[in-house]
Amino acid sequence: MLDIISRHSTGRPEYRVAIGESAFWSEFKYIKDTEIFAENETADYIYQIVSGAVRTLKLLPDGRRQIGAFYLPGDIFGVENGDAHRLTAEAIVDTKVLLAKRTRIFGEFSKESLRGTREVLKLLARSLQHAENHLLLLGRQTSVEKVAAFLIEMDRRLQSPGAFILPMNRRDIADYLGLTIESVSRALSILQSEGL
Amino acid sequence: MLDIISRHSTGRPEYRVAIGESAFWSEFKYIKDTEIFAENETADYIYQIVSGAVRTLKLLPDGRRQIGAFYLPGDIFGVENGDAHRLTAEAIVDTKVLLAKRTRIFGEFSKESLRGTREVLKLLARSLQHAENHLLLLGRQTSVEKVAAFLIEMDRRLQSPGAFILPMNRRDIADYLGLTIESVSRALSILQSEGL
DNA sequence: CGACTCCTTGACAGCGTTCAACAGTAGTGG
DNA sequence: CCACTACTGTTGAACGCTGTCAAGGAGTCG
Repeated sequence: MLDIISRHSTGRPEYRVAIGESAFWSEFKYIKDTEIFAENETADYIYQIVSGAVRTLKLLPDGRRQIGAFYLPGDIFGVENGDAHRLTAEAIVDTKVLLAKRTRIFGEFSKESLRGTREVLKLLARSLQHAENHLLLLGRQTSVEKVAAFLIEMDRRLQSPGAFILPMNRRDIADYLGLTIESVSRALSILQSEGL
Repeated sequence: MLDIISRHSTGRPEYRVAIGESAFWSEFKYIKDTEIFAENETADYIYQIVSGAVRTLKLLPDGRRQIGAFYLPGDIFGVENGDAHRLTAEAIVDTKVLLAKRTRIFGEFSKESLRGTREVLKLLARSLQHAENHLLLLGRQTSVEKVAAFLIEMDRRLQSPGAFILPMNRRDIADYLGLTIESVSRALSILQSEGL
């Protein structure tokens, strides 16, 4: 187990986190725009962001892209119930993550740990709630409403005093909201001219 | 799994489900277009469809509606991790459901049942997967693609030999796909003229 | 039969996309 | 230090897909 972890290890000290007390987490760094894991790839690790930002997405054969969620420092992603990841994950900027072998954290889970299972449940329930809200946004809101909702979400999650800097570019925002980059840009101009 | 085991001891079929073996389920009937539970309402029961169909949805203050999922005979819905339902559920047609008090089924769950927790986890994971696929559909597919995908999904789930009858009307389909009823109707015409 | 609901179809408008030009910034190398 | 390039974001103009508005057909029910 440890040898597999050290394959990704940077040689830095290992970390312990509240979830899965017996777990050893190691730190790893992904540079901007690199893939962390791919859709349908075996889910061997779970990840927690230390710094940076990550997007998870699905692709259509012709290149159309839908971003499912953004993950920011503190967020955990890559947790699955089945064997495979359901979305691709990519670093939006240079990103440091803590990663741990899934069997190590939830190993007991697949056997008999109630605690591990409930942690997974909590994380999936949170993802599901986010996805369901996002369905309403994608299906039934206008471009300006979408961008406004996005800004509100980011404002809340980046818990910023006054101003904040978005780690993702226009293309990411567009693919998150089901718009084009031009529409995002226009919506931002409109919101700005209305005072925001 | 979630198979229904039917016994014909009394003439009427009696249902037992693998999930929560010690549970008592009672049958209940909802007539067409009535609410089964509301968004934010306390989640006291979980439901399994015997016959009929159910939609779950979110509403915007101005009446815009997004349907999150359709549930068909055999499907379980209303399962939550937290205390409250995150979407409203309504009967699409006259619908018979089996319902069971949540504490009864997952009572052990909130205390120490690994089995109950893992069943909830499995159901939520399935919902999440469906929602994530639906995000891609809502955000990045054209009206004809949406309707085609809807038909394929229903064809699969209604497991019908040859033809099948949709329990939901055009408005439900439209609110599921993020379209208007007219667009759904047009897309159906186009698909039909292309042979389907 | 009339009233109602649901669905389809047509005409047109509008929102968001597409295509295009341009500004701002950063990186590179002369 | 400045040209050159590459990339990102903004803005404009025209197009087109989907929404809106309207009419009419098909089916149901009293």
